[in-house]
Order: sequence, then structure tokens, then C-alpha cells
Amino acid sequence: MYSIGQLSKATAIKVSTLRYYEEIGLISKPDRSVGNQRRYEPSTLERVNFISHCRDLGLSIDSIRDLITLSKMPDMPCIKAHKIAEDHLEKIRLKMLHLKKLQIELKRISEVCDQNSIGECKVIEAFGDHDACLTDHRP
Amino acid sequence: MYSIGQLSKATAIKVSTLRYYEEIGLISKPDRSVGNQRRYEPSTLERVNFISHCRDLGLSIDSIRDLITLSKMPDMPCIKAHKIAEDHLEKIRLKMLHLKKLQIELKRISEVCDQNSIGECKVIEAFGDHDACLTDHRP
DNA sequence: CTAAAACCTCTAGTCGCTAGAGCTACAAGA
DNA sequence: TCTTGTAGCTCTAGCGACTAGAGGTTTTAG
Repeated sequence: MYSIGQLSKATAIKVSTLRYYEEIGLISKPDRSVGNQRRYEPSTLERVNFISHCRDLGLSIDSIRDLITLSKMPDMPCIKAHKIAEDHLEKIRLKMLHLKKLQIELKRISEVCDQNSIGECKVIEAFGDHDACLTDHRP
Repeated sequence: MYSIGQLSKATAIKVSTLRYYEEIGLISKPDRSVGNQRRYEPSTLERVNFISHCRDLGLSIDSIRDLITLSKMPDMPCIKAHKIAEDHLEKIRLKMLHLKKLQIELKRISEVCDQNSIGECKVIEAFGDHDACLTDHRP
């Protein structure tokens, strides 16, 4: 049995975050000591590490919740799990595409000014001028 | 003079967002009609377009506030404006780097499973297994 | 003059935590 | 056994950048 502090140390997830995960139902309510302190079974360690790794991979809490729900149904086909991974990959691809566009515009903007006073600064001008943009960089 | 709805249409910024920008001091408080409705001068249109374009480029409200403050001091050197652009570029570069790592890991994870039941699904396993990762993909 | 559209303020919700206030429980040493 | 320090408890509020809605007032077109 772990106290919340021990679980926190073992997983590198903050105590307050563990309580938050409990509140939103990502980890189930643990047993309590006589003095009302949380006492976790070793299996919770695995669960928290799973959540932590998924978060590091950028998955939303909702997706993680779905994965956890799925993992409790070992006989179901695992297409849904694959879809979660693929959907997330697609999101990442789109984000990168967007950032690439921002990079192009910001490089352009950063290079336009060889002045040295605000009044003539082409960077500030360029920040305000959508028409000069090379791409449609809206989110 | 524009009403808030006209300004909203002209800039494609929602009415509630315009009020929000006023609240946080990004646009100055406009005159009011006899019945207490906002009446904007044409110059506000430019200001909102500037803000809107900066937001589309991913700048934070704070950075935009700094740019607006700077633009009121035309005789100052414009290094600070350049620095805002460059800092933002660097942030974007780092984000892309991070997304690239996530992409690598997620591709790896997506390709491991040729099973068809959750119980044997390698994707779910891989989601939980930090040690199998090729990169340090933490945020 | 009426009815609809637009406007007003204020509050609360989004996501994923995080910090702090004010209190109680537990473990180790004297 | 007592004390002290750390760790735990609940509850509330804050972050960023909006957005939605309730409940009321003003403007505008016909």
C-alpha cells in the first residue's frame, strides 16, 4: 500500500494532480487509513504510469479515459484503440502543418526590418498586415 | 463610428471577444451612445485587425500588449519588437521539435499491433510503456 | 408605433492542472 | 508519553483566451 506521497514520488505525478485524477474518475477511489488518508494498491502505480505516459504523448484526458475503459474489455476488438492512436497522429500532423506556416510568416516578418526606430519598424507593420502573408496561417 | 456588431463583422472578431479585449485593456474604452452602447472610431478597426493578425500568428495577449505599448513610442529603438518576433519563432521551433518526437513515438505505437482483441492489443500496451520509447518526448 | 434585432452587464464554463488556506494525522526522536 | 515536523485532508480560486447564456434595455426598420 502506498500513501499519496509515495505514489507521487514513484510516478513523478504531483500529489494535487493525483487527487485531481481521482476527482475526474481517471483513477478509482482508494481505500483510506483510519485517519482518512489515501492508501493505494500497487496496481494503481501502473495505472498512473499509463496515464502519465499517455499525457506525455499529448493524449487528452478524454482519450485516456476511453483507453482505460477499453482495456477493461479484453475480448473486444481493438480497432477503437488503434483509432485513438491514429486520430491523435492526425491531430499532431495538422498542428505541425500549422506551426510550419507560422514559422514561414514569422521568418518573413522578422527579416523585413533594417531600421532602428519603432516609428519605422517594418516588423510591427508586418505584424498588422495580413495581406502580406504568404500562407493562410489561421488556426 | 461603428457599433460593436459592425466592428465585429468588419474584423471577424466575435462581439464577446471585443468586449473581452476591452476588459483586459487591449483596446481602449470606446465612447457610448445615449443609450450606453459602444461606438467605435475607425482607428479601432486597425487596432483590432492588428490584434487579430497577431493572435493568428500565435502571439500571446501579453506579447501583443507589449507590441501595442511599443508602437506608441515611435522614437524608441525597435529591438524589443524584433525580440518579440524572434522569441516567438524560437517557441514555435521548440514546439515543432516536440511534435516531431510525439509523431515518431505515435507512429511506432500505431504500427505494433496486428492483433484484434483488446486483451492482446500492443497499442494499448505501448501507450503504457515509456521504456519502449525512442526519444524523450516529454513536454 | 411595434416588433425584431442588436446591445447591455454579469456570471460561469472550457482544459488540465496548480497553489494556497486552514485544518488533522502520522512517524520519529527525546 | 510528548513533541515536533512532515505529510496528509478538503475546499476554493486562479491560469489563458475566450465563449455561452440569463435577464434586461436600446436601436432600427417597416
